[in-house]
Amino acid sequence: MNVNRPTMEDVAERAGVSRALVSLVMNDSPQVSDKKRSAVLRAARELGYRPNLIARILAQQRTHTIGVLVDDFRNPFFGEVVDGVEAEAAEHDMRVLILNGHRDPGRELAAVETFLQLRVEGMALVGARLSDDDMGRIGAAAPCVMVASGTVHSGIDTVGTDDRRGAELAVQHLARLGHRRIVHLDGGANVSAGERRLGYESGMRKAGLDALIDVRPAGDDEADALAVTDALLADDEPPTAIFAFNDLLAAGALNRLADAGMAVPGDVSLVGFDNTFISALRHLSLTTVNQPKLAMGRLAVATLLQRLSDGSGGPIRHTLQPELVVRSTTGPPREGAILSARPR
Amino acid sequence: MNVNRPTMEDVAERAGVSRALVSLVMNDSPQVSDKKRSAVLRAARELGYRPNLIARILAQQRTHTIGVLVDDFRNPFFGEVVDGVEAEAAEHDMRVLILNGHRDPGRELAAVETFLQLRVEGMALVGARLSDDDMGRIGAAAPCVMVASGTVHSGIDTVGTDDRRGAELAVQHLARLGHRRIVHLDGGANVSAGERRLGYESGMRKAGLDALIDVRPAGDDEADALAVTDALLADDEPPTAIFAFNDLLAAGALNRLADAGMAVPGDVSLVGFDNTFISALRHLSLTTVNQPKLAMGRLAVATLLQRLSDGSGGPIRHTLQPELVVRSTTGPPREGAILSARPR
DNA sequence: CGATTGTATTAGAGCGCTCTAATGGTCTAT
DNA sequence: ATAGACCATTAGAGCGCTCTAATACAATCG
Repeated sequence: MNVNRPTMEDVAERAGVSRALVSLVMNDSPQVSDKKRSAVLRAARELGYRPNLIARILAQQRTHTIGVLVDDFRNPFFGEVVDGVEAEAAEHDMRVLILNGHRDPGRELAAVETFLQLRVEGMALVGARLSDDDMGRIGAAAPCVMVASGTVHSGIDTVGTDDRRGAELAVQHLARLGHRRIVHLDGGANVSAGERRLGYESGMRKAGLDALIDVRPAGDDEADALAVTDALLADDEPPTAIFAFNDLLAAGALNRLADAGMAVPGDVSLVGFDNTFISALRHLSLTTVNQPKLAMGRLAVATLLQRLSDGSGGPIRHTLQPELVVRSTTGPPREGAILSARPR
Repeated sequence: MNVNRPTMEDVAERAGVSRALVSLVMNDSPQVSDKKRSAVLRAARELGYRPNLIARILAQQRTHTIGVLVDDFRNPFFGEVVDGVEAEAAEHDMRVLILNGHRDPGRELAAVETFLQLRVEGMALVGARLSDDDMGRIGAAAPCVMVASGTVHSGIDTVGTDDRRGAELAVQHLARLGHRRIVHLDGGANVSAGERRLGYESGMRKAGLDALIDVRPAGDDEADALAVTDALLADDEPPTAIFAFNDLLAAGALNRLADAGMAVPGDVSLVGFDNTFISALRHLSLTTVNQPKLAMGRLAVATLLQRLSDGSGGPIRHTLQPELVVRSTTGPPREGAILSARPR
């Protein structure tokens, strides 16, 4: 920026026209004569002129940008949502700015502040772990859509999967296979953790397994699964099935189960959540619950744009349907396990 | 931006001071009296004032931003490099802007153009697949560091792993295990493909296996591995070992080998590249070549900053050392395989 | 031929901030 | 009391663009 980059002024001078005319050409206005247009374009080319987007944005009072806050780059789930966001945004001439929350509320808040200072026209918070208070304040400062399940944040638009139902599907699947001791590895501070736990619980109840409800605090990546899984195996009556908060956590559990010499699904069945590409890797072949990630990304932007053009109205809630994807980590429990797993 | 957000002017008026004073407070200049400072801060708070970064950047003539172009969000490799970039940038008060190249030269060029129009102070191109011509032009327009191996682009700074050596390590490892028919799945259009192929070839030569050099065009994600692997297995003398361009490709090959009922490493050994977290998943447990991803990200930014403060000088080349990570997909070849794999 | 319409071009204010140089005040040294 | 030094504050130009309203010019008409 500092170096003497040519400005519109320079181009105007060289082309022998006014600055305004150059502006018109740059925005290809139809009301410019061909003669002047080509003169301007030539001058621009010769000078290596490149419009200054910063100046343009300031003058225009529009950034044409939406900010996307991603909870954790390392989780493939988010990458796919972002793909959807970018696709939809591109179709509406919107730029997308991506910032990483690093699974930390403080950094997420800082990222949001950056977005606001940059005057993004709207924000999509993908899995952000912000307090309801913060969400309310942010929503008041700029149009904002939360991409996450079940979070009924103060008046904020939401796009999400019906995670509760997704969790129920997982539990139902396991129960139908004959499992009774089904443990849930809880997502901890993750926004979706609550809904999935509730789904697990109601799923257990529907299967008549109220007494066996067992939720273990875990987290949302591989490392978070290790200690819990160990603890689980050390139990005098270990579970015959584990429903993990997400695929990453399930992968961690899978590691640990293998370490302990447990066969999956022979000794223990395992279900993840998200249906990220890692669950599809043949050697994991993880039974999981699909979220329509691309659609969520697109819908998030669509919702934002609607909010931008319309403005008022109560909060918009889009809930997409989850889908059970059965792969190879689930099967019927061992006979002995079923018997020994009766509620005591 | 459009809505009547309070400006510095508004804050100044309410606090009964000049706009300049507000500016000083906002940049916490030490030369402001405590009295005025708190008056300004209170006024700002009461109005819900938020500095306009766009305006500030324009006035300041500095964006404090570096752009990071990522070849493909879906590959975990890039996420880890970006982590390094962000860490280093944060330490130097630099903002990071991330754009996705989607493995497409056209989109990558467009992303670069966006960076330039936004006047980023420098750019890190992580695995961008741009022509040498383009790179030269880009490097001339703004400080730019290429994060990739061996690419000796026209005068552009480079941070990368010694991929050639990494590939040699992989081949050496396989050769020492007794493999002779070692096939390389080539990375196709990926920037690092060339170096890794060369490394494979020289590794083969060093192992006295010149005659068995066999490079198959593949690509750089799971899907790209499917057809090639099938073809490989249909061969009358299938390889006993495969060295894949990267982990994703290796994962794809692994899928296919399993489909075909081949034991790994019993029937075929497999080596990947990058040491992404998926290779560490116990159920893949992929032998691979590590790249110091975090360090690469940090070094990229450091190089950029150095270039920004210094300016001149020939291209900077940072080459980090790869490291073989032996896991469970490599082992000695079957007896018969060794015999039948003699050069014909 | 002057009035009218329409089209191509431009002047100039304004976007919200920063930053230099100037100003006004207070304090100490003479 | 006056000059000098020093500190806090401010005026105002400028960053590179857009956009409205005004202007110049050409074409059409009664």
